[in-house]
Amino acid sequence: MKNKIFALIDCNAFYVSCERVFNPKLNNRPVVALSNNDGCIIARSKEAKALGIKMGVPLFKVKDIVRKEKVHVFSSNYTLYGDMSRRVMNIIAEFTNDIEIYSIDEAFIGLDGIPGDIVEYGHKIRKTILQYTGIPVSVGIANTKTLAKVANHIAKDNGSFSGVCSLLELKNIDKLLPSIEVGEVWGVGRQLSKKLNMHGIYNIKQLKDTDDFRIRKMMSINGLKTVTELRGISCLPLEEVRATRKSCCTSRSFGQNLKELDDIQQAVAIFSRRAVERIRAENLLTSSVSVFLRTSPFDKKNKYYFNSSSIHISTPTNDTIEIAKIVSRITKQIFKPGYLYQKAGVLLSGFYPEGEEPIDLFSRDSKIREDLMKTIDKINTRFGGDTIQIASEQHLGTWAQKKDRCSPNYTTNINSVLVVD
DNA sequence: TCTGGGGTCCTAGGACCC
DNA sequence: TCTGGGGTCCTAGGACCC
Repeated sequence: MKNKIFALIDCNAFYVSCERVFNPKLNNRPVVALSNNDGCIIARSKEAKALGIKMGVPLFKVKDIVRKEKVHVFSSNYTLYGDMSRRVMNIIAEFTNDIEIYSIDEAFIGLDGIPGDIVEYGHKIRKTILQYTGIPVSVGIANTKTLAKVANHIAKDNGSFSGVCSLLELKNIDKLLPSIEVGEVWGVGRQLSKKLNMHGIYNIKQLKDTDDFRIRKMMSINGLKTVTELRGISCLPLEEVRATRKSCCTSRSFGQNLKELDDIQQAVAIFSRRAVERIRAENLLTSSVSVFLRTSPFDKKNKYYFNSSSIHISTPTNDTIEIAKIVSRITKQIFKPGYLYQKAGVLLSGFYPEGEEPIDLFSRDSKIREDLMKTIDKINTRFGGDTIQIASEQHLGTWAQKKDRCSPNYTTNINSVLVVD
Protein backbone atom coordinates (compact mmCIF):
# COMPACT_ATOMS: atom_id res chain seq x y z
CA MET A 1 0.00 0.00 0.00
CA LYS A 2 1.18 3.48 -0.81
CA ASN A 3 2.17 5.60 2.16
CA LYS A 4 -0.09 8.43 3.10
CA ILE A 5 1.17 11.98 3.29
CA PHE A 6 0.04 14.38 6.01
CA ALA A 7 0.87 18.00 6.63
CA LEU A 8 0.33 19.91 9.86
CA ILE A 9 -0.15 23.63 9.40
CA ASP A 10 0.31 25.45 12.70
CA CYS A 11 0.15 29.21 13.25
CA ASN A 12 3.22 30.67 14.93
CA ALA A 13 2.43 32.17 18.38
CA PHE A 14 -1.10 32.54 17.08
CA TYR A 15 -2.65 35.04 19.54
CA VAL A 16 0.43 37.23 19.42
CA SER A 17 0.42 37.08 15.62
CA CYS A 18 -3.24 38.17 15.58
CA GLU A 19 -2.37 41.23 17.67
CA ARG A 20 0.57 42.05 15.40
CA VAL A 21 -1.54 42.01 12.25
CA PHE A 22 -3.40 45.08 13.47
CA ASN A 23 -0.52 46.70 15.33
CA PRO A 24 2.74 46.35 13.38
CA LYS A 25 4.65 48.27 16.06
CA LEU A 26 4.63 44.99 17.94
CA ASN A 27 6.84 43.33 15.31
CA ASN A 28 10.28 42.37 16.62
CA ARG A 29 9.16 43.27 20.15
CA PRO A 30 8.46 40.85 23.01
CA VAL A 31 4.69 40.28 23.13
CA VAL A 32 2.57 37.89 25.22
CA ALA A 33 -1.14 37.05 25.39
CA LEU A 34 -2.90 36.08 28.62
CA SER A 35 -5.45 33.45 29.58
CA ASN A 36 -8.90 34.39 30.84
CA ASN A 37 -8.95 36.59 33.91
CA ASP A 38 -5.47 37.83 32.91
CA GLY A 39 -4.04 34.86 34.78
CA CYS A 40 -1.37 32.98 32.82
CA ILE A 41 0.75 33.58 29.76
CA ILE A 42 -0.53 31.35 26.97
CA ALA A 43 1.12 32.81 23.86
CA ARG A 44 4.59 34.29 23.47
CA SER A 45 6.45 35.92 20.62
CA LYS A 46 9.93 34.67 19.76
CA GLU A 47 11.37 37.67 21.57
CA ALA A 48 9.34 36.92 24.72
CA LYS A 49 10.52 33.30 24.67
CA ALA A 50 14.11 34.53 24.40
CA LEU A 51 13.59 36.50 27.63
CA GLY A 52 12.94 33.20 29.40
CA ILE A 53 9.17 33.66 29.81
CA LYS A 54 7.75 30.14 30.00
CA MET A 55 4.48 28.85 28.59
CA GLY A 56 1.65 28.84 31.13
CA VAL A 57 3.45 30.84 33.79
CA PRO A 58 1.26 33.17 35.89
CA LEU A 59 1.74 36.81 34.89
CA PHE A 60 2.63 37.96 38.40
CA LYS A 61 5.62 35.63 38.47
CA VAL A 62 7.27 37.37 35.54
CA LYS A 63 6.13 40.92 36.25
CA ASP A 64 9.70 42.13 36.79
CA ILE A 65 10.85 40.91 33.36
CA VAL A 66 7.69 42.32 31.81
CA ARG A 67 8.35 45.75 33.25
CA LYS A 68 12.08 45.84 32.68
CA GLU A 69 11.98 44.55 29.13
CA LYS A 70 8.82 46.45 28.18
CA VAL A 71 6.98 43.30 27.16
CA HIS A 72 3.64 44.07 25.50
CA VAL A 73 0.86 42.23 27.32
CA PHE A 74 -2.60 41.46 25.92
CA SER A 75 -5.73 40.05 27.55
CA SER A 76 -7.12 37.32 25.35
CA ASN A 77 -9.52 38.54 22.70
CA TYR A 78 -11.27 35.38 21.53
CA THR A 79 -13.60 37.30 19.27
CA LEU A 80 -10.61 38.49 17.26
CA TYR A 81 -8.66 35.21 17.42
CA GLY A 82 -11.71 33.14 16.47
CA ASP A 83 -12.37 35.30 13.44
CA MET A 84 -8.72 35.21 12.32
CA SER A 85 -8.73 31.43 12.75
CA ARG A 86 -11.78 31.12 10.52
CA ARG A 87 -9.97 33.10 7.82
CA VAL A 88 -6.82 30.94 8.01
CA MET A 89 -8.86 27.71 7.86
CA ASN A 90 -10.86 28.95 4.87
CA ILE A 91 -7.65 29.56 2.96
CA ILE A 92 -6.33 26.08 3.78
CA ALA A 93 -9.65 24.60 2.67
CA GLU A 94 -9.12 26.17 -0.74
CA PHE A 95 -6.04 24.02 -1.20
CA THR A 96 -7.70 20.72 -0.27
CA ASN A 97 -10.90 19.11 0.94
CA ASP A 98 -8.89 16.69 3.07
CA ILE A 99 -8.71 18.93 6.10
CA GLU A 100 -9.04 18.31 9.83
CA ILE A 101 -9.29 21.50 11.86
CA TYR A 102 -7.53 20.32 14.98
CA SER A 103 -7.57 23.46 17.12
CA ILE A 104 -7.98 27.21 16.85
CA ASP A 105 -4.51 27.52 15.29
CA GLU A 106 -3.77 24.13 13.69
CA ALA A 107 -5.03 21.96 10.87
CA PHE A 108 -3.94 18.62 9.43
CA ILE A 109 -4.36 18.11 5.71
CA GLY A 110 -3.89 15.11 3.45
CA LEU A 111 -1.44 15.64 0.60
CA ASP A 112 -1.87 12.40 -1.35
CA GLY A 113 -1.97 12.93 -5.07
CA ILE A 114 -0.48 16.41 -5.00
CA PRO A 115 1.58 16.75 -8.18
CA GLY A 116 5.08 18.21 -8.17
CA ASP A 117 7.42 19.02 -5.29
CA ILE A 118 5.61 18.61 -1.99
CA VAL A 119 7.86 20.95 -0.04
CA GLU A 120 7.29 23.56 -2.70
CA TYR A 121 3.56 23.08 -2.17
CA GLY A 122 4.02 23.62 1.56
CA HIS A 123 5.75 26.91 0.87
CA LYS A 124 2.91 27.94 -1.40
CA ILE A 125 0.33 27.36 1.34
CA ARG A 126 2.48 29.21 3.84
CA LYS A 127 2.97 32.18 1.55
CA THR A 128 -0.72 32.42 0.69
CA ILE A 129 -1.84 32.41 4.32
CA LEU A 130 0.73 35.06 5.21
CA GLN A 131 -0.24 37.24 2.28
CA TYR A 132 -4.02 37.01 2.80
CA THR A 133 -4.17 37.19 6.61
CA GLY A 134 -0.80 38.40 7.89
CA ILE A 135 -0.47 35.27 10.04
CA PRO A 136 2.84 33.34 9.78
CA VAL A 137 2.51 29.54 9.89
CA SER A 138 4.84 26.56 9.97
CA VAL A 139 4.25 23.43 7.90
CA GLY A 140 5.38 19.92 8.86
CA ILE A 141 5.08 17.11 6.30
CA ALA A 142 5.39 13.36 6.97
CA ASN A 143 3.77 9.94 6.57
CA THR A 144 1.90 10.08 9.89
CA LYS A 145 0.20 12.79 11.92
CA THR A 146 2.59 12.29 14.84
CA LEU A 147 5.61 12.70 12.55
CA ALA A 148 4.00 15.71 10.88
CA LYS A 149 3.87 17.24 14.37
CA VAL A 150 7.56 16.49 14.85
CA ALA A 151 8.31 17.99 11.43
CA ASN A 152 6.36 21.10 12.37
CA HIS A 153 8.36 21.41 15.58
CA ILE A 154 11.59 21.23 13.58
CA ALA A 155 10.32 23.81 11.07
CA LYS A 156 9.52 26.22 13.91
CA ASP A 157 12.73 25.61 15.82
CA ASN A 158 15.19 25.73 12.98
CA GLY A 159 15.26 28.79 10.76
CA SER A 160 17.12 27.01 7.98
CA PHE A 161 13.88 25.30 6.93
CA SER A 162 12.10 28.62 6.20
CA GLY A 163 8.97 27.37 7.88
CA VAL A 164 8.47 24.11 5.99
CA CYS A 165 9.98 20.77 7.02
CA SER A 166 9.39 17.39 5.38
CA LEU A 167 10.35 14.08 6.95
CA LEU A 168 9.21 12.03 3.97
CA GLU A 169 12.65 10.59 3.35
CA LEU A 170 13.27 8.14 6.16
CA LYS A 171 17.02 8.58 6.17
CA ASN A 172 16.46 12.18 7.15
CA ILE A 173 14.52 11.29 10.23
CA ASP A 174 17.10 9.37 12.21
CA LYS A 175 19.61 12.18 11.95
CA LEU A 176 17.21 14.71 13.43
CA LEU A 177 15.43 12.68 16.12
CA PRO A 178 18.19 12.19 18.73
CA SER A 179 18.28 15.93 19.39
CA ILE A 180 14.57 16.18 20.26
CA GLU A 181 13.33 15.32 23.75
CA VAL A 182 10.53 12.77 24.21
CA GLY A 183 8.36 15.45 25.82
CA GLU A 184 8.05 17.15 22.44
CA VAL A 185 6.15 14.18 21.02
CA TRP A 186 2.40 14.63 20.56
CA GLY A 187 0.86 12.49 23.31
CA VAL A 188 3.85 12.50 25.67
CA GLY A 189 3.25 14.96 28.47
CA ARG A 190 4.99 15.72 31.75
CA GLN A 191 4.20 12.49 33.58
CA LEU A 192 5.04 10.19 30.70
CA SER A 193 8.29 12.06 30.04
CA LYS A 194 9.30 11.53 33.63
CA LYS A 195 8.47 7.84 33.45
CA LEU A 196 10.32 7.37 30.14
CA ASN A 197 13.35 9.23 31.48
CA MET A 198 13.41 6.87 34.44
CA HIS A 199 13.66 4.01 31.96
CA GLY A 200 16.56 5.71 30.20
CA ILE A 201 14.54 7.00 27.26
CA TYR A 202 15.28 10.66 26.68
CA ASN A 203 14.97 11.46 22.98
CA ILE A 204 12.62 10.59 20.14
CA LYS A 205 15.10 8.22 18.48
CA GLN A 206 15.33 6.14 21.66
CA LEU A 207 11.54 6.15 22.05
CA LYS A 208 11.06 5.01 18.47
CA ASP A 209 13.52 2.13 18.96
CA THR A 210 11.98 0.78 22.18
CA ASP A 211 10.15 -2.54 21.77
CA ASP A 212 6.36 -2.73 21.70
CA PHE A 213 5.99 -4.71 24.91
CA ARG A 214 7.85 -2.13 27.01
CA ILE A 215 6.01 0.73 25.32
CA ARG A 216 2.64 -0.90 25.98
CA LYS A 217 3.55 -1.35 29.64
CA MET A 218 4.81 2.19 30.16
CA MET A 219 2.44 4.15 27.94
CA SER A 220 -0.69 2.00 27.45
CA ILE A 221 -2.49 1.50 24.19
CA ASN A 222 -2.40 5.07 22.90
CA GLY A 223 1.30 5.30 23.63
CA LEU A 224 1.87 2.28 21.43
CA LYS A 225 -0.02 4.04 18.65
CA THR A 226 2.13 7.12 19.10
CA VAL A 227 5.36 5.13 18.86
CA THR A 228 4.11 3.15 15.85
CA GLU A 229 3.40 6.48 14.16
CA LEU A 230 6.95 7.62 14.95
CA ARG A 231 8.09 4.58 12.97
CA GLY A 232 6.19 5.87 9.96
CA ILE A 233 3.14 3.60 10.18
CA SER A 234 -0.05 5.64 10.23
CA CYS A 235 -2.52 4.75 13.03
CA LEU A 236 -4.37 8.05 13.34
CA PRO A 237 -6.50 8.92 10.31
CA LEU A 238 -7.49 12.40 9.22
CA GLU A 239 -10.76 13.17 11.04
CA GLU A 240 -12.52 15.36 8.56
CA VAL A 241 -15.94 15.33 10.21
CA ARG A 242 -15.98 16.45 13.79
CA ALA A 243 -17.54 13.79 16.03
CA THR A 244 -20.52 15.00 18.06
CA ARG A 245 -19.35 16.20 21.40
CA LYS A 246 -19.81 14.21 24.57
CA SER A 247 -19.83 17.03 27.06
CA CYS A 248 -20.10 20.79 27.21
CA CYS A 249 -18.62 22.74 30.09
CA THR A 250 -18.77 26.44 30.90
CA SER A 251 -16.61 27.43 33.83
CA ARG A 252 -14.76 30.53 34.94
CA SER A 253 -12.62 31.67 37.79
CA PHE A 254 -13.96 34.82 39.39
CA GLY A 255 -12.30 38.24 39.24
CA GLN A 256 -12.45 38.20 43.04
CA ASN A 257 -13.23 35.37 45.42
CA LEU A 258 -16.89 34.94 46.32
CA LYS A 259 -18.30 34.15 49.74
CA GLU A 260 -22.04 34.42 49.29
CA LEU A 261 -24.33 31.81 47.78
CA ASP A 262 -26.27 34.57 46.00
CA ASP A 263 -23.23 35.74 44.05
CA ILE A 264 -22.34 32.21 43.05
CA GLN A 265 -25.92 31.56 41.97
CA GLN A 266 -25.69 34.49 39.56
CA ALA A 267 -22.46 33.21 38.09
CA VAL A 268 -23.69 29.64 37.56
CA ALA A 269 -26.93 30.98 36.08
CA ILE A 270 -24.88 32.65 33.35
CA PHE A 271 -22.72 29.56 32.87
CA SER A 272 -25.77 27.36 32.48
CA ARG A 273 -27.38 29.69 29.96
CA ARG A 274 -24.22 29.84 27.85
CA ALA A 275 -23.70 26.08 27.97
CA VAL A 276 -27.30 25.43 26.94
CA GLU A 277 -27.04 27.96 24.14
CA ARG A 278 -24.03 26.11 22.81
CA ILE A 279 -25.69 22.70 22.73
CA ARG A 280 -28.85 24.24 21.27
CA ALA A 281 -26.76 25.61 18.40
CA GLU A 282 -25.67 22.02 17.75
CA ASN A 283 -29.24 20.68 18.02
CA LEU A 284 -28.46 18.59 21.08
CA LEU A 285 -30.47 17.79 24.18
CA THR A 286 -28.82 17.08 27.51
CA SER A 287 -29.75 14.39 30.01
CA SER A 288 -27.19 15.11 32.70
CA VAL A 289 -26.38 18.38 34.44
CA SER A 290 -23.56 18.87 36.92
CA VAL A 291 -22.19 21.83 38.79
CA PHE A 292 -18.88 22.24 40.59
CA LEU A 293 -17.53 24.81 43.03
CA ARG A 294 -14.06 25.20 44.40
CA THR A 295 -11.78 27.45 46.40
CA SER A 296 -8.30 28.34 45.14
CA PRO A 297 -5.92 25.37 45.15
CA PHE A 298 -3.03 27.86 45.52
CA ASP A 299 -4.34 29.55 48.66
CA LYS A 300 -2.26 28.09 51.47
CA LYS A 301 -3.88 30.15 54.22
CA ASN A 302 -7.45 28.94 53.79
CA LYS A 303 -8.77 25.41 53.65
CA TYR A 304 -9.40 23.90 50.23
CA TYR A 305 -12.91 22.89 49.30
CA PHE A 306 -14.16 21.24 46.12
CA ASN A 307 -17.56 19.77 45.56
CA SER A 308 -19.67 18.76 42.62
CA SER A 309 -22.91 16.98 42.04
CA SER A 310 -25.04 15.99 39.08
CA ILE A 311 -28.65 15.33 38.29
CA HIS A 312 -29.94 13.01 35.62
CA ILE A 313 -32.91 14.26 33.61
CA SER A 314 -35.35 11.64 32.35
CA THR A 315 -36.66 13.90 29.58
CA PRO A 316 -33.61 15.32 27.76
CA THR A 317 -33.90 19.05 27.22
CA ASN A 318 -32.15 22.16 25.94
CA ASP A 319 -34.46 24.59 27.68
CA THR A 320 -32.45 27.36 29.38
CA ILE A 321 -35.00 27.96 32.10
CA GLU A 322 -35.43 24.32 33.01
CA ILE A 323 -31.68 23.78 33.26
CA ALA A 324 -31.09 27.02 35.17
CA LYS A 325 -33.50 25.75 37.83
CA ILE A 326 -31.67 22.45 38.13
CA VAL A 327 -28.30 24.20 38.28
CA SER A 328 -29.55 26.46 41.03
CA ARG A 329 -30.79 23.47 43.02
CA ILE A 330 -27.46 21.62 42.71
CA THR A 331 -25.50 24.74 43.60
CA LYS A 332 -27.47 25.22 46.79
CA GLN A 333 -26.83 21.63 47.68
CA ILE A 334 -23.04 21.68 47.24
CA PHE A 335 -22.43 25.18 48.62
CA LYS A 336 -20.89 25.32 52.07
CA PRO A 337 -20.74 28.68 53.86
CA GLY A 338 -17.46 30.02 55.18
CA TYR A 339 -15.28 29.38 52.13
CA LEU A 340 -13.76 31.81 49.64
CA TYR A 341 -14.86 30.45 46.28
CA GLN A 342 -12.54 31.04 43.34
CA LYS A 343 -14.18 29.13 40.50
CA ALA A 344 -17.39 27.40 39.45
CA GLY A 345 -18.65 25.60 36.41
CA VAL A 346 -21.60 23.89 34.75
CA LEU A 347 -21.15 20.66 32.80
CA LEU A 348 -23.76 19.17 30.47
CA SER A 349 -23.48 15.63 29.12
CA GLY A 350 -25.49 12.60 28.03
CA PHE A 351 -26.52 14.22 24.75
CA TYR A 352 -29.20 13.18 22.29
CA PRO A 353 -29.66 14.72 18.86
CA GLU A 354 -32.94 16.64 18.75
CA GLY A 355 -35.74 14.30 17.70
CA GLU A 356 -33.92 11.14 18.83
CA GLU A 357 -34.46 11.53 22.56
CA PRO A 358 -36.50 9.07 24.60
CA ILE A 359 -40.01 10.36 25.21
CA ASP A 360 -41.28 10.59 28.75
CA LEU A 361 -44.84 9.29 29.06
CA PHE A 362 -45.81 12.16 31.31
CA SER A 363 -43.96 15.01 29.63
CA ARG A 364 -46.04 17.94 28.61
CA ASP A 365 -46.05 19.49 25.19
CA SER A 366 -43.27 22.06 25.18
CA LYS A 367 -43.72 23.64 21.77
CA ILE A 368 -44.20 27.09 23.27
CA ARG A 369 -40.93 26.86 25.19
CA GLU A 370 -39.12 25.66 22.09
CA ASP A 371 -40.32 28.70 20.20
CA LEU A 372 -39.26 30.93 23.07
CA MET A 373 -35.73 29.49 23.00
CA LYS A 374 -35.48 29.91 19.24
CA THR A 375 -36.54 33.53 19.56
CA ILE A 376 -34.03 34.21 22.32
CA ASP A 377 -31.25 32.67 20.24
CA LYS A 378 -32.17 34.83 17.28
CA ILE A 379 -32.13 38.01 19.33
CA ASN A 380 -28.86 37.13 21.02
CA THR A 381 -27.22 36.27 17.72
CA ARG A 382 -28.27 39.57 16.26
CA PHE A 383 -27.70 41.94 19.16
CA GLY A 384 -24.93 40.21 21.10
CA GLY A 385 -24.63 37.13 23.27
CA ASP A 386 -26.01 38.47 26.54
CA THR A 387 -28.88 40.64 25.29
CA ILE A 388 -31.64 38.39 26.67
CA GLN A 389 -30.79 36.83 29.99
CA ILE A 390 -32.61 34.96 32.68
CA ALA A 391 -33.59 36.90 35.77
CA SER A 392 -31.35 34.94 38.13
CA GLU A 393 -28.23 36.26 36.37
CA GLN A 394 -28.85 39.83 37.57
CA HIS A 395 -25.42 40.85 36.26
CA LEU A 396 -24.31 42.63 39.37
CA GLY A 397 -20.72 42.10 38.32
CA THR A 398 -19.43 40.82 41.65
CA TRP A 399 -17.46 38.15 39.85
CA ALA A 400 -16.53 39.93 36.62
CA GLN A 401 -13.30 38.66 35.17
CA LYS A 402 -10.20 40.75 34.77
CA LYS A 403 -9.55 41.81 31.19
CA ASP A 404 -7.52 44.96 31.50
CA ARG A 405 -5.49 44.86 28.32
CA CYS A 406 -7.78 43.75 25.56
CA SER A 407 -7.31 44.87 21.98
CA PRO A 408 -10.32 46.08 19.93
CA ASN A 409 -12.43 43.64 17.87
CA TYR A 410 -10.83 44.87 14.67
CA THR A 411 -12.59 42.41 12.39
CA THR A 412 -16.04 41.95 13.90
CA ASN A 413 -17.12 45.35 15.20
CA ILE A 414 -17.58 48.18 12.73
CA ASN A 415 -16.62 50.77 15.35
CA SER A 416 -13.28 49.04 15.90
CA VAL A 417 -12.18 48.80 12.29
CA LEU A 418 -8.73 50.34 11.77
CA VAL A 419 -8.75 53.84 10.31
CA VAL A 420 -5.99 54.69 7.86
CA ASP A 421 -4.86 58.30 7.81
C1' DT B 1 -2.63 40.70 45.70
C1' DC B 2 -2.37 38.08 41.28
C1' DT B 3 -2.19 30.87 39.02
C1' DG B 4 -7.27 29.60 32.17
C1' DG B 5 -10.83 27.01 29.91
C1' DG B 6 -12.57 23.27 27.28
C1' DG B 7 -12.17 18.98 25.67
C1' DT B 8 -10.97 13.44 25.07
C1' DC B 9 -9.56 8.93 26.42
C1' DC B 10 -7.90 5.17 29.56
C1' DT B 11 -7.67 2.63 33.83
C1' DA B 12 -8.75 0.93 38.28
C1' DG B 13 -11.98 -0.25 41.43
C1' DG B 14 -16.56 -0.99 43.21
C1' DA B 15 -21.32 -2.60 42.61
C1' DC B 16 -23.97 -5.87 40.81
C1' DC B 17 -25.40 -10.04 38.29
C1' DC B 18 -25.64 -15.14 37.55
C1' DT C 1 -13.26 -23.97 59.42
C1' DC C 2 -14.05 -23.81 54.67
C1' DT C 3 -15.93 -18.60 51.32
C1' DG C 4 -15.76 -19.00 43.04
C1' DG C 5 -15.40 -17.17 38.72
C1' DG C 6 -16.59 -14.39 35.18
C1' DG C 7 -18.90 -10.85 33.23
C1' DT C 8 -20.87 -5.84 32.72
C1' DC C 9 -21.51 -1.22 33.90
C1' DC C 10 -20.51 3.00 36.15
C1' DT C 11 -17.59 6.46 38.22
C1' DA C 12 -13.58 8.94 39.76
C1' DG C 13 -9.22 10.18 38.86
C1' DG C 14 -5.42 10.91 36.03
C1' DA C 15 -3.22 11.57 31.80
C1' DC C 16 -3.12 13.97 27.50
C1' DC C 17 -4.18 17.87 23.97
C1' DC C 18 -4.57 23.00 22.56
